[in-house]
Amino acid sequence: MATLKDVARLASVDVSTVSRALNGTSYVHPDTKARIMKAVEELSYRPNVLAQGLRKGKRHTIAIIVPTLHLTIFDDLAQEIEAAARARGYSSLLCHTMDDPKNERECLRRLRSGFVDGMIIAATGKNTHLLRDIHADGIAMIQIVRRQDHTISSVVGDYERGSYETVNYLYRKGCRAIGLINGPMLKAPYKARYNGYRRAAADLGLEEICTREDQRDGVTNSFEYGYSCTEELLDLHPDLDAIMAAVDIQGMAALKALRDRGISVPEQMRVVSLTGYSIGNYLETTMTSQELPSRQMAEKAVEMLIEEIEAKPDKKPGIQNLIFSSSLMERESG
Amino acid sequence: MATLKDVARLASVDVSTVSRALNGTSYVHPDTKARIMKAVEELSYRPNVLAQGLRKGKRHTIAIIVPTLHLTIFDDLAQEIEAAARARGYSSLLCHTMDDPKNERECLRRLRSGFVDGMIIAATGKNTHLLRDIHADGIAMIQIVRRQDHTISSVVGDYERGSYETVNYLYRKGCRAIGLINGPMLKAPYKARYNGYRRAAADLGLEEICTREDQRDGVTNSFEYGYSCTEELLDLHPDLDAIMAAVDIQGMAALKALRDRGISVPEQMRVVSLTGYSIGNYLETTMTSQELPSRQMAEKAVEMLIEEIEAKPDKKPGIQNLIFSSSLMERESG
DNA sequence: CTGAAAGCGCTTACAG
DNA sequence: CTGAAAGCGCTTACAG
Repeated sequence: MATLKDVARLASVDVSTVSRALNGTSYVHPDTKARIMKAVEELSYRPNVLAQGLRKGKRHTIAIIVPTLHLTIFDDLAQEIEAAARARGYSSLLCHTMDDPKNERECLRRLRSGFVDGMIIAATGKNTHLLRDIHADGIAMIQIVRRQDHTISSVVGDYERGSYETVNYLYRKGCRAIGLINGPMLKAPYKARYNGYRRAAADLGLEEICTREDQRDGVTNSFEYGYSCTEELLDLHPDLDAIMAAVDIQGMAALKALRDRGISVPEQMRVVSLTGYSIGNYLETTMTSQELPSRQMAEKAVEMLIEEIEAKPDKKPGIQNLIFSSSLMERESG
Repeated sequence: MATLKDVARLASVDVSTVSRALNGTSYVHPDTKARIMKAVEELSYRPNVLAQGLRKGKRHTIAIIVPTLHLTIFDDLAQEIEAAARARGYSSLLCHTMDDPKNERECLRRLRSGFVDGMIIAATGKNTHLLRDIHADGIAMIQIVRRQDHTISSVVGDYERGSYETVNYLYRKGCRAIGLINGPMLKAPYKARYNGYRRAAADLGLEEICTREDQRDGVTNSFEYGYSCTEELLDLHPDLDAIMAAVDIQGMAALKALRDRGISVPEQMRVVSLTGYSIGNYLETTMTSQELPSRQMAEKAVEMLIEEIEAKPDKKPGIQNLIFSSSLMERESG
């Protein structure tokens, strides 16, 4: 690979002049510039981003840290974030933690050593201290979907409201025994979904029907979990007429479990996912779901992050918390 | 952030000694080492990877370039590659091209300027020249799933055989009118799938039933495409008793189209996907599919890539082409 | 308008 | 066993 020095030599100027010509940092005589450009062309020179980064203290790279990509809203989100970042001249580095705090810690440790200028994270809920340290180190940070620390800006969905409205929607459809498949309450989104559900149930005078497993802290974001929860609900509540699933994969599991038991959807049982992403459309029984505007959320998160990265050290932007509402997409299942 | 210099000052030694102590490059007196470690601890020093990279000419970062992540084997693959790379101390940078050669070109251009030590790519088929240039520049490269250039090592699936065997499997199940939903032939995998299909049809004396749209070069890797192809097949071939779909999303679309027409699966129509990934298990009608061992493929690709990256310049490893066979996972749809 | 010099944070021969 | 020096490839005051 050709370096600045090679170009300088070929164009018979100093490296600093080449640098200025390339970056437009200051005026360079047209003739000189032409010679330089010719040399650049000839050597097919391209600047070494490492050296630039070292010199300028910026990497133009961000990290996206998500629990998983499989069949979750994080799939959409990661794709949108990457696109939005690229549109602004930033590369992104993707990491999945599998929702395991240990993986997350390891990943954060690597990242903090100058790998990236900032990160967008949907955290596991356990490494709050480390997140703050990294943020304090001067690495920009935005929480997405999961808000676990109030000292760091966030872009999240209004799960409480989505959940509340879904219960009301099902009630209007005639449902009176609505079960909730959720996840560990220590993660904010699950907690919020439960709160919305509870408030609606209270308002409407409905019984709260939750699976016992919800309290468990494990991989609730899975087909198997959704399937077993559905079975539990059906066994314990013969009168059940609707199932609300926290995430799509649980909803898919519910659809499968119901079919396996010969229960028809939506006639005998309505199924709604509280965190839909694009897959809802592609199922045999298309799934009604609350959908978050993932593109807008991604764009906002990237915008906020880059703003923080590029702000002068003396006037960093304050903490911002953006909340997006989901919209109910009516499909066959509910 | 503390730097080497800070540590050196605090430990009253030279930066070079700190460097050696930290990297174990040469023996350092235990007392000195202890002092250094204490300083490191105190300042919570972590080396700047940028500077290390610049100095050593290595980034310990690879790029993963795939067409898309949504509902395709690339989802599994990207996740496995990232994990395999991380296990070997490499970070990965993920890019999607949306199968658009322009996006691909732009992405490759950014990447080549010192961003990464190597890349694993499932290319669009159009930028062969650029790929070779980058490879010639000394950036390690492995093609995955799609082999488009014979001068670059590859790890691919044996689509020809998978396709051939699927026809035979369906034949044994009693199917005699087997339709194929495929994609643009200029991409090697589609071509191979067609070849296997054709060979089997010839061997068994079956009529070839392909959709006209297969010749089209567009987004064939989509639900909409699969749906319309299924409709076309049904309209033109009333006797059809099986559908082979090149990829899962097409298979999902077929399942949906069949249900919409009231055709039962697998009784009246069998459906098999030729490139299954984990989703086949999670559908209402679970989908029979040929599945590639994505973890092994990812591991092999990473291994080969890192070998190439870390090889001495004088003895780079030769070109390797690994072919993995898929296995048929029998599920409800076929 | 352009050159010479310093420096970003590290590593690695070279001495001793 | 450790220090002093050079250099990875760039950018940016500082002169002129």
